[in-house]
Amino acid sequence: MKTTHHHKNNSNNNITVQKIARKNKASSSKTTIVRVKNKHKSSKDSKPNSEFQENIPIPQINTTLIAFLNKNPILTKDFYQIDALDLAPRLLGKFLRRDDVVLQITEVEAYRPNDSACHGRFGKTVRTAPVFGPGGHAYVYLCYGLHMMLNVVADKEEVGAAVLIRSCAPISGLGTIQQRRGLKTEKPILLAGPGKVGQALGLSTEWSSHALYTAGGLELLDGPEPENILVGPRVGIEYALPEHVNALWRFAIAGSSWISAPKKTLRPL
DNA sequence: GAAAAGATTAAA
DNA sequence: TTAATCTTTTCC
Repeated sequence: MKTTHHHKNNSNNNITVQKIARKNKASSSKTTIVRVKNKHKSSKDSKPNSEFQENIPIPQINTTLIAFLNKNPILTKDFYQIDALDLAPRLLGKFLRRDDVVLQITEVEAYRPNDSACHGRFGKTVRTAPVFGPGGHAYVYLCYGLHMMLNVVADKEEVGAAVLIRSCAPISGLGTIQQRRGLKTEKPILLAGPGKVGQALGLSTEWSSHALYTAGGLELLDGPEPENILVGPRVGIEYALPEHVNALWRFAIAGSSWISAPKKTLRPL
């Protein structure tokens, strides 16, 4: 999204910090590593989607992210009072926090009024009432009888719009995340997928309508804007009208490994 | 009141 | 590729 300029003598402009947490194996010293990749691809970089070149251990979490979190910049209600299609990409890079768990949003989908794939398409019901409320609240629903899907309600009162959180990257609370997921891994299988995000945050439908702009419980905090964004059609809505099936309303952070399947339908914005 | 389908996941 | 699992919505 943002154009990056080259600044010589500043090595920070040549790297992109991708990932933070490392499993602390119950050892006393908390070790975090940051995976760094070179933005300037050399001719030796054969693979288009080449993974990270090296793992560099550092004593602290990414300073950029720490700065955001230390400011406690909880997003205000007015941030959400816009079209879900505008809100969706703006949620990329933001942080979800509950208890000691902090997740960075890496993949989202927009659902809107007059959208044959939106849960609001049948009008306001007990389940979907939060979708028609003012932006900034959570909409959590049970999918396939198993999975808790977290949405961020968008737009103004009476507008049925929301943004599905499809994937996140773990920022802190890895132990809690792994415990809730029942998986001891830090690979994308941990958090790439909407049901996994809901599980990692310990959500249930009781969280539906929860205000994300108030302190406590589940919060949404400001975060760094991604440099590049991928777009594609939304997942799992084959029942919808063709114009909605084909709409490019899925967004993800380019270069992130925390993206759910299918990835091949995503392309640069 | 019954039946079908769903913004999915993990295991085979 | 398929079972798991249950609420919501639709149809009779």
